[in-house]
Amino acid sequence: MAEPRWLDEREMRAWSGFLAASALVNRRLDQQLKDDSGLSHPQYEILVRLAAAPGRELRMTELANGLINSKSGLTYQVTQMEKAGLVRRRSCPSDVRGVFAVLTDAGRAKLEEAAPGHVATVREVLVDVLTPEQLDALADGLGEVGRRLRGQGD
Amino acid sequence: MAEPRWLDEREMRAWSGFLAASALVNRRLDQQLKDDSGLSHPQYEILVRLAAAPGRELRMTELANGLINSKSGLTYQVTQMEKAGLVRRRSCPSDVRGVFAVLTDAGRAKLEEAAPGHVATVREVLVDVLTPEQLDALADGLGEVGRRLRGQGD
DNA sequence: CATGGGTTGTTCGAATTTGAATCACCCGCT
DNA sequence: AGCGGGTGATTCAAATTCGAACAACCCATG
Repeated sequence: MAEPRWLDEREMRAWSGFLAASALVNRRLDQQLKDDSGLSHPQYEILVRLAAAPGRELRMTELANGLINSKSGLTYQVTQMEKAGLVRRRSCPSDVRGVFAVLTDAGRAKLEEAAPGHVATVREVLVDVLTPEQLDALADGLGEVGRRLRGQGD
Repeated sequence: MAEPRWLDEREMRAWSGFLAASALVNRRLDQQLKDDSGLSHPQYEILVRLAAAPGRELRMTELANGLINSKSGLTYQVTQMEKAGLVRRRSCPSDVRGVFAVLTDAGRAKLEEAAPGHVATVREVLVDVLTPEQLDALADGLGEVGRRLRGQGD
């Protein structure tokens, strides 16, 4: 790999823009969530996924594949959230090894409390800043990026 | 903030695409850099910034503002990189408190060694996946996103 | 029904990150 | 010169992250 194709100016702008926005947006969301509801961004994502799941429960592995963190990272977060009463563990009847994370009523309430402020921040920092055309380009382009990485990485 | 404007489908696709791509791309880059050259992504960014700076040196604060991490996080990373011989600290003559991080020859060599593989990965996971139109939309849209967050956050 | 390969979730230690507190210092003002 | 507010960088403890190792288990195959 001696002399690769370096990035031209257009590519460079896109890349560094993506990198910077990625870091800044994540930082801002983390801060907003923590200030506003005492949740970390990973925890919020867990709540969202569980709330959307049938029966409001998901297997640990499914939750981890969702992304965010590694398996061990998920174990840690679920333990924290269990202490806080937001989720509950339930062992899977058909597979002794399996564990469901179940959203509690308190967890659901916490999510409903946190969601409006979160959405408002998402609009403020990203969605409302972009034109509809840019939104579509993001969805299409980054959607494909995500799809490819999911295919390989797992 | 009782009932905010929720995200419609277009907005939701863009947002979750951005979130997923952001996490997956970062994870992938971290892994590639670590496997390929033993650098973390934050460390690579520090090398890049220093290499591009006049005199190949920057004040700690400028480096931290670049983003990536907090001030204390930067102190930690620079200490690690100093142990590895990639950078050197130099105190600022005009301000006793000030500290410059200076890129060493070894650091420069390390960067040149790591860059081709890094660029190839950036192409593979992002740049070459997008159309030119999508690249422009990313650059324009996310550029503005970053600009706004820089304005506020500091 | 035994066996081996692949899963599932947790545990462990090491590395990294963060914010708050701290120390030393610069600068403008009186 | 003497103050006081603000800045630059580090230190510290606590929280979080990851990967590797682990233990327990499922299941298809012979």
